[in-house]
Amino acid sequence: MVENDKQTEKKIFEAATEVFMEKGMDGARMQDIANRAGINKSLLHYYYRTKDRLFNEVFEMIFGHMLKKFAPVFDADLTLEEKIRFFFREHITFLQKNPRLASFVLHEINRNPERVRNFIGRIDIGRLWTDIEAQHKDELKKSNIRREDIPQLMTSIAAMSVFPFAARVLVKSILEKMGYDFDDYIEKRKEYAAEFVIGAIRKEKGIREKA
Amino acid sequence: MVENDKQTEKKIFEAATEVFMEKGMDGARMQDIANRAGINKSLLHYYYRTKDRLFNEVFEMIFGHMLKKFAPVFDADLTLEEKIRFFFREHITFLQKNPRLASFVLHEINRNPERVRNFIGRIDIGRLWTDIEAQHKDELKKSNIRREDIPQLMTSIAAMSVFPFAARVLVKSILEKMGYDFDDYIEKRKEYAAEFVIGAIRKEKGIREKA
DNA sequence: ATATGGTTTAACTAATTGGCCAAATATAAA
DNA sequence: TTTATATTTGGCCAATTAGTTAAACCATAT
Repeated sequence: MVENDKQTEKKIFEAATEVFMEKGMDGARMQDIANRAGINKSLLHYYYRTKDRLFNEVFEMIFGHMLKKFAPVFDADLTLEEKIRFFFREHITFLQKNPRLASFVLHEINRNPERVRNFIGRIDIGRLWTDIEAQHKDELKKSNIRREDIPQLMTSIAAMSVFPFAARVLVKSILEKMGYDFDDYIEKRKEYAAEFVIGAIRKEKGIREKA
Repeated sequence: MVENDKQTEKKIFEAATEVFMEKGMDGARMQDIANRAGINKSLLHYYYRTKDRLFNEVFEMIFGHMLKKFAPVFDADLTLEEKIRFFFREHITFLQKNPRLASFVLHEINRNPERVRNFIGRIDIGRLWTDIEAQHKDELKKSNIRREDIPQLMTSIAAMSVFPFAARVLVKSILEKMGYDFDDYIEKRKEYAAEFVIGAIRKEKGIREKA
């Protein structure tokens, strides 16, 4: 039954995604995945030959999904400030729905740098980069953001969004000990992060002008 | 020979630190650790009964070391802005010397939340918190930073420093594809991050005033 | 010298785990 | 119904790996 085939393969993939996200490649057990999918362990090898292949498919899907979340920012026809607000709203909401994703990706990226270089190699980052530059030329100039500062700015934006989830357990522990609620903190962060970054780059002007 | 004992135990501990940082608890192999220490695998069990015990000692040392790096910020008799500059200079330099530390800690934290809660429970965060608040009461007021914004600010500062290392392989890949040098980027980040945060909190005033 | 203590090693064990295979079962086609 | 094909299963194997044990080693004190 073709209907059921897809069902099984999908069930396996979803179970694998869950287990890999929780335990990482090294910590994950094929038996766990089979159990969670409610099928026999041999079926895993029937659909996905090896643990490596299964993991690769899961990772590429997740990593691709994550990178794709950055895309609208490059495309949208918005001012720089609007884009920043838009990004944080969308991206933090995305990570909110996938709380283990950040930590998983960061770990697996580090475990296998080759895969990342491969992935990056397939993307035309140069185009995205120059697009952003061209699109916001005036605004960047107005804020005195030099070409060489763009990497700093980009990673700062990513950091503001990703870190609270990557360090989730630690941040949550500390916040709760201080009487704050993590979910509330995250909800507020969507706006806070945007204003934080906008404030920072507005300020850049002052700094550069003084120099 | 007592001298040699310490030597061996230390050698094991250092080798274990290296391997665990590279592979994580699940990916690390006792044999690898023994090889890197240049000794027999049984010796590992002689000095540290089990893999878990060995890992725990390594983790507690690293995690403690990492948290300790935040301490001078709380103690130093500096203005808020000076503290921010001081922190980024010190902390980024620290991570520069231990490039795998961030990713390792973030992964292991997530793998075993209980350990973190335990660790946090042992620290009097409340005191540090109120100290900071009291110490910089005027400056925080001047920048219109409310009590409830402190978690946002703190995590933002941590994020700016930690993220480039946690996502090291990814950031490095992208930067190098764009013709930038990662080490150079990190070196510049020590100042950039400080000015970025200072700019952001200076701006907070404007935001709050408008509202 | 030799007895004593801790240290180091080689060989081994038990358990886990990824992967394989052959039989069984279901599905669709003739 | 019969045949062919795809799916699912249980049982198995070989490799890996954390941990054990008993013997060898070595420094020091008597």
